[in-house]
Amino acid sequence: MRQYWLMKSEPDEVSIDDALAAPKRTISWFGVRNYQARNFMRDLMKVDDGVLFYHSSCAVPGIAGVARIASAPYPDTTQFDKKSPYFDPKAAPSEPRWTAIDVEALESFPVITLSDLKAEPTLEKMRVLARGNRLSITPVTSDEFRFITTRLSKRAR
DNA sequence: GCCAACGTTGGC
DNA sequence: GCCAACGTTGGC
Repeated sequence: MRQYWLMKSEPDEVSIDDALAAPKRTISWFGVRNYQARNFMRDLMKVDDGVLFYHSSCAVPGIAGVARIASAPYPDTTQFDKKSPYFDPKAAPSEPRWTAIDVEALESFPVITLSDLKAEPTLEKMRVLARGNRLSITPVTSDEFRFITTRLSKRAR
């Protein structure tokens, strides 16, 4: 069954529009260095899963577009690169510890802001809104995904 | 820049 | 295995 995810990116690094402008509208989602988020990518994500593309650490945090998972998970090569900020001295190519995955951008829309999301009773259980949540990848229910991509994204236009 | 919340590390 | 110290996230 198709699953749904919210993935946080800093738009200064990669925005939804950057992803839409990339070859095949597809970017490699690398740099995840949290085991729980890694496990979602490595163990649960499947091609064609739906993705809410979230902009974080920016002026207007919120959901800025929709994407889909476009590959199987594969080792994040930045973990082996001494010059990368994502270098992990404990990772070895024979035993990769961190995972990347390809994400294909489908659509951008005016940001559905964090306060918009918090104001929706329908979304009160949304994982990304839970108190203290810091995970950069969180599961989204099919109802939440549908509500956001059909109703909220239209309202924002 | 502040700071709450949470994850990781490492001494014991 | 405990837990204090430290580092990171991310909204504000």
